[in-house]
Amino acid sequence: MTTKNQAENTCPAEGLLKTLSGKWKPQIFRFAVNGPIRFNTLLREIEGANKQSLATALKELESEGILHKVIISEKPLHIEYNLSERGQSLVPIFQQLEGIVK
Amino acid sequence: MTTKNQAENTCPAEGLLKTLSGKWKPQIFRFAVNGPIRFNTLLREIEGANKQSLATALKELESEGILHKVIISEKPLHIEYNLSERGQSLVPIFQQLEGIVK
DNA sequence: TTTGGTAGTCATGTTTTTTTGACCTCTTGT
DNA sequence: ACAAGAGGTCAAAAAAACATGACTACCAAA
Repeated sequence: MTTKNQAENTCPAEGLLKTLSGKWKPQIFRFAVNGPIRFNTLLREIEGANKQSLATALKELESEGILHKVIISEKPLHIEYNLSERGQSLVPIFQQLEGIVK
Repeated sequence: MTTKNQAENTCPAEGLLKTLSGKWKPQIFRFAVNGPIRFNTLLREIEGANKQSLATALKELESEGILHKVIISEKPLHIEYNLSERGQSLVPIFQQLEGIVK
């Protein structure tokens, strides 16, 4: 088909771009690349971020399959967020974006 | 003081992600990949988009150096938007994003 | 028992983005 | 002269995103 119906199929990258670009999300992602992250750690480390925003961002990243939420039953019981496989596959894309930014 | 440098906490890809993820922008970008685009063509082809939104999106993509605005002085004088070099460098990133979506 | 850490939710308010509809300029066609 | 197409602008409203402060629940140490 020609360019006629391109408007119908919304860009496949659109949802992912939206998910990744919400406030705090790139920063959360970057933390997650370096290993499991925890709620209060992010709250401490990401200056300006607040509970609600982080909770929302984490939930969205989780529901998009980028992060996995894991309950760690060890003492003291806590929660970890890890990069999923899908999340891992975004790492090189972030690196390229950063290359373009420079 | 030494206010913690926002720049060191801020993800370098963040601005670009924001720029690319605004409403209609991924679709505009996809059109632009296939050659020069024009305002009223986008308005016709991208269903749901309105003048103002497109104008804003085009301006932002232009000011981020992703599109170039060119006045074509030929017969029916008109305006074209083309992918800049910077814009071109985003094409493989879009392709990878789309690969992940699948 | 009070304090402190972990991991949040909820209602509300503010800010930013996006949409709407009217209006504008310039050029060509009738 | 008048209409119609191209390429917009502007003010205002509506919708979406983000922030704030109070509150919850669980567990452990002092």
